Amino acid sequence: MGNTDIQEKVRQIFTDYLSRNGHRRTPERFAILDKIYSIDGHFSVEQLLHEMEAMKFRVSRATVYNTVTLLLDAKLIVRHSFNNSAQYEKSYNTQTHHHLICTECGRVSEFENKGIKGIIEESKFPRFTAMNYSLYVYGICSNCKRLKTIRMKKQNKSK
Amino acid sequence: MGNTDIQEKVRQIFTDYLSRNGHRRTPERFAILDKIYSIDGHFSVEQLLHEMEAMKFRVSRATVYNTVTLLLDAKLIVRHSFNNSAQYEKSYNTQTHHHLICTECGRVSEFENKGIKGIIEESKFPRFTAMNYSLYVYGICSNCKRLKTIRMKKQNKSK
DNA sequence: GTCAGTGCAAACTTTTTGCAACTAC
DNA sequence: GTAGTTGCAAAAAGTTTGCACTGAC
Repeated sequence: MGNTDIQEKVRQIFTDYLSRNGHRRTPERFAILDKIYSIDGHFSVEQLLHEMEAMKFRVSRATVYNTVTLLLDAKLIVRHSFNNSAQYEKSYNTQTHHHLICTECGRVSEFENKGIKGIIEESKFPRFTAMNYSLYVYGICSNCKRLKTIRMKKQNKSK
Repeated sequence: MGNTDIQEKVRQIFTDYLSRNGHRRTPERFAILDKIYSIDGHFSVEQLLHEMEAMKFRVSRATVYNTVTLLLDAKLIVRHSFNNSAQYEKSYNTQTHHHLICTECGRVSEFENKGIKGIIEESKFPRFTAMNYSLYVYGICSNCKRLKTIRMKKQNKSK
């Protein structure tokens, strides 16, 4: 599916969602949806606000929070909690992926693993209906590891 | 291992950690460690503060945050990000478990699944050294599901 | 015309920081 | 004695809320 097709499709889904739930189709809401679907990877509300400002579309913080809540409910985005702040991500037509989080630099990267995906999605839980899931693997990225090794060598020399 | 044994052991590990890193062994730090290891399940910094207060041990918010950071570094606790606030959990001598989070009531419960655990722990990642991981499964718990069904039936009747 | 939605600012929550007083070493 | 820690309070960061105005229906 091309990017324009996806944008059309998610607008459609959002329109349906809004009317089904008695919400209005405001320009702010669709501008925010479009912007989100142009972003690859994660973003925070603050980042989204800056992006909107950069494209000369003025929206208030409150409207962004409001819209993000609606989009979550419409299942058009997913929410993550990384470093003390909520991060969001588009979710229509995207691959289920998992996250590698470096505990040194805080950077988040994504990976796919069919085996992990399969076993989690097939799992059943007692008294609980699963909808979706997040897997975060914490560790240290190769770059931080390198820097850390250099730091430790220096420390040993100075002794 | 008995609870007293575990308390002894983690105090030991923390002592080692502190001296190895040139930190002082203050009564506040050990009181906080003891309290944490007496709590089953998750807790927030605010809860921890209340618990400390309840046992008549006065500590400042800053000291709790400071100590929690040290304990994370010493690998004696793990951190989770659930509902807009960091949640912590003791990690020494505890089973690796995963989390079911109800998106209606926000309640968090735990489950174990050897299959999931095995496949994640055996996975290798490019340019990344994994240390630990968190798996959060979002969905709806049986109680909220029941309530939701009742609510929907009422809504249909009133139409 | 009406009421949901928006913008703005204030309030609230969670976490971090600066600094004087304290204490483990 | 001295530097790392603590307590307190202020600041910062992220999110929610109240209210007057606006615009989608």
